[in-house]
Amino acid sequence: MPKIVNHEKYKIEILSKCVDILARRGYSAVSMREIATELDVSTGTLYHYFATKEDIFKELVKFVLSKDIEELQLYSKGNPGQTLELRVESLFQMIQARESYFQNLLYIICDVSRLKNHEEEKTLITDAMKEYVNIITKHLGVTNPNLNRILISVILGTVVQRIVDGDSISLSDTSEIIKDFMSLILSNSFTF
Amino acid sequence: MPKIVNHEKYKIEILSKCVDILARRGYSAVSMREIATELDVSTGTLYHYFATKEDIFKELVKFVLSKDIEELQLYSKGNPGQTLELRVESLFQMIQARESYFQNLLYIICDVSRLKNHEEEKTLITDAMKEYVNIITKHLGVTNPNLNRILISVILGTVVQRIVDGDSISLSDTSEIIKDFMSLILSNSFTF
Amino acid sequence: MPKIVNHEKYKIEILSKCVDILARRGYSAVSMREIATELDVSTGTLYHYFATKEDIFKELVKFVLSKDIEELQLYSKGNPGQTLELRVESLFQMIQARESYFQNLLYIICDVSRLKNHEEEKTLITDAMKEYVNIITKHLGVTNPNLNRILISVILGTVVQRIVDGDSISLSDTSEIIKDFMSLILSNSFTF
Amino acid sequence: MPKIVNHEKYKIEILSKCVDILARRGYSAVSMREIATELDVSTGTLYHYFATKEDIFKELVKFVLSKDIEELQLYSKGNPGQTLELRVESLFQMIQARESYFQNLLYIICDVSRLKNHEEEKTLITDAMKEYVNIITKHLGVTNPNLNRILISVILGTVVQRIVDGDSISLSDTSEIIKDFMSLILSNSFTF
DNA sequence: CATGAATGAGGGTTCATTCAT
DNA sequence: AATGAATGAACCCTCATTCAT
Repeated sequence: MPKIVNHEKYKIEILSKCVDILARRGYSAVSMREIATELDVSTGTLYHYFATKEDIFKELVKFVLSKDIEELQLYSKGNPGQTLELRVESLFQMIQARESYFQNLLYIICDVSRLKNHEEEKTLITDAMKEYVNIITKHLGVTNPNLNRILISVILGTVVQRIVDGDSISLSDTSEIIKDFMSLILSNSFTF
Repeated sequence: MPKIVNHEKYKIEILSKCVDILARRGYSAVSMREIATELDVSTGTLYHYFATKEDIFKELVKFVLSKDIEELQLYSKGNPGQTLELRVESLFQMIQARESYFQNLLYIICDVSRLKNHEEEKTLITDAMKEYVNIITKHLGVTNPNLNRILISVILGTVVQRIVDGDSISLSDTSEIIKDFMSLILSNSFTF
Repeated sequence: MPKIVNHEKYKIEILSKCVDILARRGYSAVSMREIATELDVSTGTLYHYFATKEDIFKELVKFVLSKDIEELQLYSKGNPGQTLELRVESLFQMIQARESYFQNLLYIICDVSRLKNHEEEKTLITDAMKEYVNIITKHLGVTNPNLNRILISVILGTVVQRIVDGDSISLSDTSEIIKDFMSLILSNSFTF
Repeated sequence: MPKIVNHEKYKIEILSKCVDILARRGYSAVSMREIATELDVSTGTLYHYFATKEDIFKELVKFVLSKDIEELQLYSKGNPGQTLELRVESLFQMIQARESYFQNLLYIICDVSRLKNHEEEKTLITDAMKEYVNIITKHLGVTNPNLNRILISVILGTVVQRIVDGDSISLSDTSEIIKDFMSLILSNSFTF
């Protein structure tokens, strides 16, 4: 372990290593010792970089959301697709590739909404949700915000169901139905 | 009347009073003392009826799910509706009336899936999810299981979004879009 | 250990058992575990009766001072003495009998004055010091408050010196000199 | 010049900067980090000059006492005064000017006597106390050691009282009474 | 020489649980 | 049946101390 460290960089490294354990075990269920053991450092080191356990969680929320938004924005710029069908497919492929991230996100959302003193993090999540709507709007070219919200619902709900039962319904099955749905809309000049 | 009846009855009473605090604060975040205080009893009393904290949670999961399924079955029998549109509307009205329950359910699902030694409860939730599919099948007369799964996703995902931001998208907004979607399907003799 | 306890009475019992260890080892140097071991209870029990370590100390200060004042007042009522000489002797005898208490008091004064958030306890000590002046005034019939303050100084200072070196100067040696001093004052009709 | 000189010099500099924080916060209550922060150095630097925290305290006790004795001896040589009255006045003026030092000394005495493994420091304090008696003997020309001990008691006790309540009794008030007392002794050819 | 990152034992405190009453 | 006093392991966090740089 180096004694000369880029403090901020190492904080980020710790955070990125924390995401899984904190999301999957839960903020209240996981102890600082467990986190330290998982990261292969001492509790003292954890406290050298973060003032409190809550602090770790707060910075982790910021880190996870901002990193996610960033990646999604890169994705939505780079990969438009030519037909609505292709764009839906590309969207769901991307989501499928990030399914494990979305599970973490769901767990984190539950923790943030249940814990006290996390108003700021709630706001960050609310903002992120709006940004997701924006990204879908740009990517699919579907401008009805409520429709986009429902697409997000479909994704989040599928994540929930797959947490419960991994084989219940896959994101690719969902993708197929959504594609049909979208085609239907187009072919009927439906206005959302 | 044997005493066991009152004993069991009181257990149920305790469980029903526990649901909110356990769901909303989280299994790991809430203490036995908090639960006792909330219920206005001593911790000793809690341990007179349940062997461990884990036990309370396990029995609570069973209680909540069975009570829910029961109510949903009663609902689906009593209230068919004549057109698909009406049935969708009736379904969403029912869900809207039970939104706070669905939030609790979501929190409980997260806890069950994150905690150790809850295999039995996971199975119960998986079964409950299948039962939801059955109920929707009967109620809407839509037999494609994946489509029904997506309807459940829409509901669960909306619950998640409304946990994050109470005003983001209402279940009634969602209902409108789903109704249109369903009409579209019918008018096109779409086969799911 | 009884399960039916007079809560307040047991608190007092704990406090009286704590005085020595807290005074002699020092608030910051002694740990809750040490206190618990000394009292032959668990840390949990300590926290059942007192919210925090600070709380123990605060209640201990109140307890020690009030008990002391009470005893001194009883003493000063019961034992006037006929000549000034006898009264001085009686005063110092009493103080000598309480020397170990005065050492504790000195340590506690140092802790209170050094720790943060003990304004209330500082006031209690200030008040106690005034009460000591009153008691000496009544007991000796010497009304000059500064002179009484000096008598208290002599006592406190002797306690300090005897903490440093148990044999340096005894309270009875001091008593002799003070008696001579007082006789001198009387024989000269000195006005303080 | 060998480097050792600067090393020792810097140690003294550190010690003299430590006195206040260690005396006023207390050995057990103050942390190495706090000391380092106060001195505007790193903890590593502290450990470069002193092996342990205890070491700092031990050397600090030596430093404070020897510096004090030195200054007092200088004072007693340089400033005899012509009458007993003037000499008492001069003594108390000196003490008044050093009141804050005497407070620190009192705190340090309490810490040394309460902490373990400070036998050597206890001896140093005992010796210092004897040296104080010597100095008073020389300065006042009063040879009764018990009387000198009482004078020291008056000073220490006044320091304690002024720690409790800064305005209770000043050293100059005390000085006045002591002067009268001494005059009384002289005019009566009292033999101490 | 000086720094501050790293450590893990030990600090205050809370917890699930037991059991005398 | 119901209480709440008692326990001690485990929690979050701080500490004195070490050592690579």
